[in-house]
Amino acid sequence: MSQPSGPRPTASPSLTERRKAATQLDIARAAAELFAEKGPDDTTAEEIAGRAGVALRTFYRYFRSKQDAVGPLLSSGGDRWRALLAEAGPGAGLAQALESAAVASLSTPDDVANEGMRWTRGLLRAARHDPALRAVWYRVNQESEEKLQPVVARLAGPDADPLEVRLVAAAATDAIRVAFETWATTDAETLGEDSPARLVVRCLRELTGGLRLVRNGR
Amino acid sequence: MSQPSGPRPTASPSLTERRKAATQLDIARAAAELFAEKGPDDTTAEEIAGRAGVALRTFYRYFRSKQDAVGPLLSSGGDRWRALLAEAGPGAGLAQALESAAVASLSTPDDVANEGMRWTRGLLRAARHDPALRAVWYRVNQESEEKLQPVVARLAGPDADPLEVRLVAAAATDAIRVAFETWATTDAETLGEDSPARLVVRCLRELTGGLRLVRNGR
DNA sequence: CGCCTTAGTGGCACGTTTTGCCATTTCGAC
DNA sequence: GTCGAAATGGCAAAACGTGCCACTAAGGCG
Repeated sequence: MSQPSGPRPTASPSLTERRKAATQLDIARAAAELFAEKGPDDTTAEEIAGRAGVALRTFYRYFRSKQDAVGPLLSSGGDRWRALLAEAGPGAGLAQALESAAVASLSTPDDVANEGMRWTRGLLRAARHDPALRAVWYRVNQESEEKLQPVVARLAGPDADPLEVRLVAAAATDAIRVAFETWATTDAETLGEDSPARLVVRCLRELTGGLRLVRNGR
Repeated sequence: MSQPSGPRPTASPSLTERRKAATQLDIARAAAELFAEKGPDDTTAEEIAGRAGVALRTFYRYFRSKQDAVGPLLSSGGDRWRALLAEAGPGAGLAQALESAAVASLSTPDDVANEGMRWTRGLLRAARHDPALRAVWYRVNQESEEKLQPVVARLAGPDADPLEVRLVAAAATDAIRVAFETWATTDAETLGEDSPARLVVRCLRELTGGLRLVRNGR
């Protein structure tokens, strides 16, 4: 649609699927740019659609609301984390698995991941003055927590208490969230001293270190 | 505005303030009723305003959106809890204070509190099928967490790490949230075996039991 | 190769949401 | 009782969000 990346015949689902994903990202970037420039409520959905090169009607096929458009930028990091966690074998304890996956997903100098983190910082700063944008951040985290539950359940084994699994997922998600919110208030790099990775590790250890399910291992 | 409660010259800020609070509650109840009857998106803001006996324009002076109208019903419980916590002296440890305040705010057969819990259950059930309503629940919890931070900070003492204070507030809020969400899926009474109070205690102990700040006491 | 089914897109119309502005009423202080 | 401030209501308009239909591109099949 806009990113004329060479048509790689590598993996990927199908050509149409990739197009759709690219369009979604185009819209998301356009929205994030405009939100950063003028603030979310001085930006109309039509402007976002226009900059992304789609019709207004199409915009609302991809996102249910104006603010939702930046969702993919905010959730991509969590998606990476969960994907890594899902692959992880039951080698180490639950706490170790959570932490390793987080560090792995954050410390790679990956282009996409880095871009996501920068957008996240900008959006979190804009969200300080915009309730609707904050709502998107809450929703993204909430959905991340829900999607995290089955992953944690698998790592914890089949006889784990569902309520405890849920609390672990909630605590872990909170750790990530608080770490990013803290990082967003600073000007620290994505990899340096006050990097998200360091903060996440600290928050994770603090929050999940005492959970029974985590201490018992699997 | 509608509840013709006798003009008690007891405490309360001013007459106007009480009127405003009453109006807000009237709107909130009207919204919750209609949401339960027809679902949030088959309900128009005008209907809510009409049932509450105010003009549409006035509705939007009290709430920034249709779904927001039920906010007060969802947040009242947390407000009670925080108020109790703010009064608590530094006698016991932080965990004990959190738990005691929660139990106290939940186990009283108070009319208002009970009403709030019933509304909460109905709204949480409706929220399962309505993203916008879920967003209100997220927002309420988030704001509760933010308002909880200074209270926790006071209980933790002046030399506590702000980041740890924040994590405690997040964990405690999550405990309440998960407990209520779990309770909402059951038909248990507000005071019985699977009561919110029991669940909250269990979640709180699980989540905050291992936090350094909590263990160290003050 | 042409045909057909399917999915994605754009355009339009419409009801609803939400806000700005101003007139009117009500409350509280004096 | 009178005055200023705050709350309310009504009106209009911008923007949001959705249902509907026509159009086009993509992939499967004879």
